[in-house]
Amino acid sequence: MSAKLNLDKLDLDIIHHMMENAEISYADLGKKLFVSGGTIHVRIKKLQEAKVVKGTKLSADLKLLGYDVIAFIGIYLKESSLYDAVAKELQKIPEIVRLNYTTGNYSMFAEIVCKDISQLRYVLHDQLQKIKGIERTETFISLEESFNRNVKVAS
Amino acid sequence: MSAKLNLDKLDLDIIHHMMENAEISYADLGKKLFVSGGTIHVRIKKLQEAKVVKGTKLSADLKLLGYDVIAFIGIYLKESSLYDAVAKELQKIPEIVRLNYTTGNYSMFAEIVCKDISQLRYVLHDQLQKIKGIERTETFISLEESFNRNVKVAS
DNA sequence: ATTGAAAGAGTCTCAGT
DNA sequence: ACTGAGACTCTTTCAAT
Repeated sequence: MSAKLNLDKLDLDIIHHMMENAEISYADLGKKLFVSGGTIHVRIKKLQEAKVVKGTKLSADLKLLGYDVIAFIGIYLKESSLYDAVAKELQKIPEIVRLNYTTGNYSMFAEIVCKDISQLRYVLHDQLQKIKGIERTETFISLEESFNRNVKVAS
Repeated sequence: MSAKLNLDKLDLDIIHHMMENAEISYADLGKKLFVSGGTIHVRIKKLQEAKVVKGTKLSADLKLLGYDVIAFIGIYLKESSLYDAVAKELQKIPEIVRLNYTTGNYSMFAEIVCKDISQLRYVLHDQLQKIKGIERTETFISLEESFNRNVKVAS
């Protein structure tokens, strides 16, 4: 499936550090990992070419931006063959930020980010229920996010 | 709750662009948004001071790193007062990358990233079931991630 | 608040090891 | 494969508007 990659401890340490903070300079990261800044640069270039790392993303505080509601939605489909068609419709709704096709109770599993409960209600009631193929949905509103972190890729 | 912020369209456009790609230079982003690179710099500094933006993170391809299994776990607690104690235990398991306290069927909702199914089985069976306070769990393994994006903060 | 230019810092290339 | 130094680019500061 996925190409064979030969990543050593240094590669993983670099990824691990920069998944948390990509603003550190190569020189400073090199000091932490006991190599030169040049070596960090060479490794990152290799990782980019191998498509293991794919750029950096700004991390923003959604609450401060006015997005106070995060919810998860379990979706039951009328037939599982409708997955692609429904996924396409869901992608048109900008509040739906993530969609997974899953095993278990639900056919698909979505995450939604809204400004407030009334916007959530609008998306759930007026947008989702109009999509052909969706049988019904179950919503789990997040009251608190305990943590949200990256998997620990390095020892 | 959250401090009053006065963000204009330019602020939101900057955040929107850089949530997707934080590597663009201020000069280039300025060209896109029809202001100078200096203005981009001033705005980003303001957004950092307001804690609206909190650094950048490297985006890595988990599949290429050998993490082939993403799953969601609905957790039933014996009593909802046990939430904090259980959250603390779950945080010790590095494969659990996210935990939310939710309304609805489940008391809490977790996301887990594993190398393979046998590692998932190990965490679910040997680690989760040993935590006092967890009544039972339901697991939804992601067979495919249709999309995973940021909420659209700008028009 | 925005701008442009100068100073400072970081990235990238490359020749040497 | 790693390093260090030079060339280059980007960020940061600041005086002017």
